Amino acid sequence: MRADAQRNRDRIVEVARPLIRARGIDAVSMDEIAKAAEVGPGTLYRHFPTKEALYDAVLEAWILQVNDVVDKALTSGTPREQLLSWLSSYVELLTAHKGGAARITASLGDPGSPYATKCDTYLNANKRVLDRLTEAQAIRPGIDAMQMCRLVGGVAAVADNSELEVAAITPMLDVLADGILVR
Amino acid sequence: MRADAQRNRDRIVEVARPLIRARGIDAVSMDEIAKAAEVGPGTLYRHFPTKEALYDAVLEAWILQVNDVVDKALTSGTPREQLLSWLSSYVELLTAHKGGAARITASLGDPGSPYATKCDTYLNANKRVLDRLTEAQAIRPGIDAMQMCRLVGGVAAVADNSELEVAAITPMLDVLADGILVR
DNA sequence: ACCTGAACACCGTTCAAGT
DNA sequence: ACCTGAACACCGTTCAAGT
Repeated sequence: MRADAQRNRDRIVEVARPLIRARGIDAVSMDEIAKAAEVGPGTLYRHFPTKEALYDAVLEAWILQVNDVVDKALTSGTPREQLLSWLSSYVELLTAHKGGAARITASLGDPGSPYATKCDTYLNANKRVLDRLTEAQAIRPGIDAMQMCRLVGGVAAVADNSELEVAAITPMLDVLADGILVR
Repeated sequence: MRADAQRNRDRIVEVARPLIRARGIDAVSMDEIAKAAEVGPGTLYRHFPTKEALYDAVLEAWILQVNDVVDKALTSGTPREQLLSWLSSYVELLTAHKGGAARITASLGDPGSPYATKCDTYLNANKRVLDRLTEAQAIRPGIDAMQMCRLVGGVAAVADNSELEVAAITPMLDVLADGILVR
């Protein structure tokens, strides 16, 4: 890729990210992004074939954090604390990208989605947590990673959509944790 | 309202319902609905000031069923069976209206939303279930109706969005029930 | 190779003109 | 009072013309 093209691409993503984070993807038009990045709409579409693809690129920074968050969650504490640490970090991470939770959760299991890579990352993160807690014999039988993905994604989407504060999210995650762990 | 206007209004809703149920509201245009109902777009907008308002009217039939579903759920069984009966009926009810769960859940607590009435119905339904289970001393402390609304709405939205079958939904509702009930 | 910007198609919504 | 349908504004996307 030519240097100027690379610069354009980077600038588009950098400019789009705060716009989308603040107002949600549906409230930001491709034209507005193109203008803010000082390129023509054609250039935008040369780098990102659809609006979804651009949003996927904006979410890219997210991926890097997921595994760190899992590492941190699993370093110490009781199984319940580890699980809750993961759940709350994940919800916090995704509600920082308006609409991200709903999109990723909705794309789970659809390999054709532009978010497929992110779904995989998310699924693997849940698998890691699940494996660890299974070793500790803390997981209720019959629970798999996909279910966890959907449950947590559902809560994250609700939290994101309704712009809930932490105080409103915590009790819901408690309910999930109680349901996921052995009694 | 003039008789012909009433007929038009009714026809619009009847025609719109199956279209929206089958394909989701975003995939059905107002023009298509107007054409199917054999009215001009202006007539559509005379009866429903926005597309959201039309969707709200389409969801109207839903309301009538919610209370019946609660009645049925609370007639017999252990507290856990009653809760699960309510949860699964609710999810089934709302996934029959593509996009309905997400919209109602997202509007919870927003009195300005066109879905405010439906939110109230939904909140009250959860309150009824919660009160009954509280009498039976089956509810974990710190759980209120709004949280239940959001948790169940989140699962319903995920189920709807991903078009999950009952077999995939049941274990998620089990997790919720385990989290909501006393251990 | 990459960029520009006019143009297209589609869709929610409005409104002047009719009955 | 209610209806019609042309028209508007907006937006995702494309493409012929340029460098």
